[in-house]
Amino acid sequence: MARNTDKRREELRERLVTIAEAQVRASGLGSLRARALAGEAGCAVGAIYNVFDDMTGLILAVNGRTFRHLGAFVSDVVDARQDTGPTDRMITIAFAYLRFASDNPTLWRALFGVKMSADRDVPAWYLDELGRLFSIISTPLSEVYPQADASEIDLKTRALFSSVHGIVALGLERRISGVPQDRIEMMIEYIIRNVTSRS
Amino acid sequence: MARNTDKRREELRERLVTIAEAQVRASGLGSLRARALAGEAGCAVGAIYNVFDDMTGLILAVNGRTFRHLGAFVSDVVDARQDTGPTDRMITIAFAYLRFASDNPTLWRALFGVKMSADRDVPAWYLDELGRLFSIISTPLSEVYPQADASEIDLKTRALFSSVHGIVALGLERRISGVPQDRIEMMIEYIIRNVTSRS
DNA sequence: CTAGTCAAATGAACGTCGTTCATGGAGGCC
DNA sequence: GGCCTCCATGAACGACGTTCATTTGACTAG
Repeated sequence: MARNTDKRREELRERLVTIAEAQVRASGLGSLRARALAGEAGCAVGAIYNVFDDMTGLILAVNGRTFRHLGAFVSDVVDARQDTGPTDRMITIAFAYLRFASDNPTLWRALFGVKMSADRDVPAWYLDELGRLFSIISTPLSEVYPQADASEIDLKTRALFSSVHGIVALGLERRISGVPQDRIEMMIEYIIRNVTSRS
Repeated sequence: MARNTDKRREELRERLVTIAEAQVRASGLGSLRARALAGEAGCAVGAIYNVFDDMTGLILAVNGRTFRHLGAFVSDVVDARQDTGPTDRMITIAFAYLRFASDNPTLWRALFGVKMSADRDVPAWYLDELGRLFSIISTPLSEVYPQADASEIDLKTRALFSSVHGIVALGLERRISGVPQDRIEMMIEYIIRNVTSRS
């Protein structure tokens, strides 16, 4: 019995994540509805709660996919430019981050827009994926600062990632600032080139 | 008749904003409830809609206050250090921004966490307040780049504001990165000092 | 002072949401 | 084949923002 049941649960889980991902991509995090989801998946609303703790758990699963796609995309882009210097490679990474956010705005925003009840805490793989992103940045950064220890590299990595993230986040938020994409790229390059060209 | 009515509306409006502000401060944007608000204000739920278009309008009013408080706080702090150089003044501004966000995390987060239906657009005073913040930064920045034109200053201002905003936002988000406050300050100083010490 | 008028205040009702739980039925075990 | 267990089910629940028919009360005209 266990075998058949587990398989069905796993299939339903994947189907729900796929449908939810499409919904978030199309209309944003706020448009997810348990009933619509169950309807599209061909199951009862209650079935969702046999597979996920709650809607937040489902969103976290969607974000897990997005994190992997983002990491793979950025890695691929920078791997194709391993011959360039560390500063140019960091700019490449940041542009790829901007590109992903710009191409998948709703999915990308969902990464940082999950509301979690206080008791629930972030799954370990969430921080793992963020660490993987950090490590993509810290590699060229270590070349810029060959004598820096791990703690210093970690601080500079977080600082640069957060800076680029802020530029992308506010730049894409048309409501607040609304800046053309090429000007966002100019801002990113301005920060990274000036920061990493100095010791 | 009009006089008395308008006065009561204005009083109710202010009372509602004050109560909502306290509620957001205490428990965050997501804890605002129309019924609880009406209960505390001593009015009917429907009365809220005689004064505001909807809950989003009320939140925007709260954010308006927060924007003014933030602007006044940052201005006061930097005004007390007008004797220092432009780079040090920019670090002072950024530290003040961090301090405000850290002291009023829920109100500060509400500034960027409002959900608005697509048709509604940002009130003009919202962008005005943001422009006021920008101008606080662009003043010392113009001293760093005396030969830069307005468009270039605008781009660098947005880039630096967004960078600091990103560092503060991700640094305070204990869920995602969670960094001690002094390390956040180190990140800010790292970015600003390196960016503005170069041409 | 009284009657009339009309906008503003009211709160029950509505539609929708995430979540739960008693129930019915499908599927493994003897 | 009969029993029993366990899971899918979807109606029900409580809470939410918002609406609207009704009541209220302030102001004016006579």
